[in-house]
Amino acid sequence: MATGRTHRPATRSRGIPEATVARLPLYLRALTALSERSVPTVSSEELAAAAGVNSAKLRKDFSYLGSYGTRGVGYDVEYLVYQISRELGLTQDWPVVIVGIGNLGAALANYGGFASRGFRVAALIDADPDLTGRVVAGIPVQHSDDLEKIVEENGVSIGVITTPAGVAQEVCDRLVNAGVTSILNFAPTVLSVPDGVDVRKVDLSIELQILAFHEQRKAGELAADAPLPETPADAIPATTRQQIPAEAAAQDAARARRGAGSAGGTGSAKGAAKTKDPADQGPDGDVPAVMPA
Amino acid sequence: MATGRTHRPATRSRGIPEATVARLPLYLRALTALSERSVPTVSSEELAAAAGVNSAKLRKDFSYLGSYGTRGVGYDVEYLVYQISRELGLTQDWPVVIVGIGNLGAALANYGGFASRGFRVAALIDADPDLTGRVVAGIPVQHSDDLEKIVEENGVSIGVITTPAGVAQEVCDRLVNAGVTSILNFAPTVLSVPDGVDVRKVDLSIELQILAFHEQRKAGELAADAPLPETPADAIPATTRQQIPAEAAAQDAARARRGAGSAGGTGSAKGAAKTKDPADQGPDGDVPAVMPA
DNA sequence: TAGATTGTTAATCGATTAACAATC
DNA sequence: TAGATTGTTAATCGATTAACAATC
Repeated sequence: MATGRTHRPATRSRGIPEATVARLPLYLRALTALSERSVPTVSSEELAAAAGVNSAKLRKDFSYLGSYGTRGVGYDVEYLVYQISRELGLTQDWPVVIVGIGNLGAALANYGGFASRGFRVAALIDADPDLTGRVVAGIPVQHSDDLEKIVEENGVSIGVITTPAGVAQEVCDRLVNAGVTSILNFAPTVLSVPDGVDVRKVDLSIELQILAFHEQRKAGELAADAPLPETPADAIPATTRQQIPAEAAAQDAARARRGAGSAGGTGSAKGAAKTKDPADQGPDGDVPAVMPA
Repeated sequence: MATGRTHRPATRSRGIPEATVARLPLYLRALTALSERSVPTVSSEELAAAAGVNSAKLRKDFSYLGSYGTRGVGYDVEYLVYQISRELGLTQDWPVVIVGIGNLGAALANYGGFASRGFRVAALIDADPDLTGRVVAGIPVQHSDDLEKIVEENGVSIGVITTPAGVAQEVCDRLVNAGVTSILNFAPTVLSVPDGVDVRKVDLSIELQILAFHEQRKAGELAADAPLPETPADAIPATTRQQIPAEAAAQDAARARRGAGSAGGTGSAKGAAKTKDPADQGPDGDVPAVMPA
């Protein structure tokens, strides 16, 4: 996953493991679906299947919350929905601001999932004066000059950053100074924040790269093993070779030819990764977009 | 991280742990930035700081790839960029299709991060005939009737699903049948796929819920501990009580009053989570949006 | 050589899972 | 009661981290 918290030691908040916390929303979604179908009770086995996890894990997760099930029967759906909502803090209202109303910011503003779970989009903020006053998802875009005022007046503690990477840290700093203590970052950059501030990161490009890694391996399984060594293995000193997997050894050999450890532009071979990367401009590039209100 | 792989045992592909694979794109991004600044070498300490991880972890991660550093010197930036790109499969071209050109699908189509790392948006697909032929991010939207044909003709192995949740499984099935073996799913639903197909999930609402959990705890730290027990602890059988943390015990007490384990709608107490959830319609709700081309 | 930094070890920690006693 | 299913234990597995010998 390309998602992760920055800062704050992997706190086991009130004794609930991080991994469990991350699954609670999954359970909640499955339970909500059952609730809509008026299913009164559900077993750990059924619920686990719906949530896509193993039932032992689910029971262990629930055991951190308390003993909410009934042996021989299962879990009361409505009751569990309430308990998990409560544990996640969804029984209260969370005003959020979205900063950076490009394509992605607009998509998030329109995303029904926020409003439905206690999250309320309190304001949309952008640095582009042309955007100010335009209405996205029924909410007027405000200028970033007023960021601090907006955060304070709305009691916002959660901020969503969908700006280009170049300004993300600055926006982050301003949000934090104004009182925001949780940040959901879509900009492809590492944010640094003071202690006590949580950052979660959603990185579209990283997700795809992880898929590509596995995809490449699938292809490799069929076609023996992709790119062939350019140099016979004996070109490598035996001492190194024995510790290194075959393919890496081949790469190492290539490197040896180029002179290992030499500083500066030996240049990256053949189709190597491009430099000058538009991705790092931000999740939206530069094109801001306004959705129909 | 609300991100995770479905199916496929946590395979340690060619010996590289999943956790390491997930960090490689992070290192790659930091290295690319150094490369642009023409920095020739970097130490594990510096690179780790840039990537937001601990240096021991970084060295351990790199050790799975081979011995690419030079003791006393550090790592050659260009060489490492190439090696990681290669390991991630980014030295080849990956055609992807995006299915569901609502707000989010359009945002992704416009996202520069795809094109820049070997990912090429080969086609945009939507079920809405009104959208067919319109141009988003320079690419014409094609009708989902042609999904199979498009996947096959373009040799697509990676699919991105940004449809409403209701049709995500069907779209997934069609993609997989047509030959797609990796799926990035933005629809808030659990997809089931056959063995050999990887699914990664990005769930905006889950990320926010995890932040809310921690946010709630921060508030609780100040104000003693949020909602007070509604019932004195002695109302609970001692046997249960002794195993349960104080707060859960209070909740359990409330439950006891309502009759634990009783089936059907005791209803969820006070501000409990809403049923009928528009979020589960999909990341975009129903409003499709077309970006300026 | 002396200083710097990697690559690896080993200890620690957290997460997963099967199995089953407790109990509805 | 008999059957079902939870909650918990304990074993296992994987990930993190500090420390340091190897070595440039």
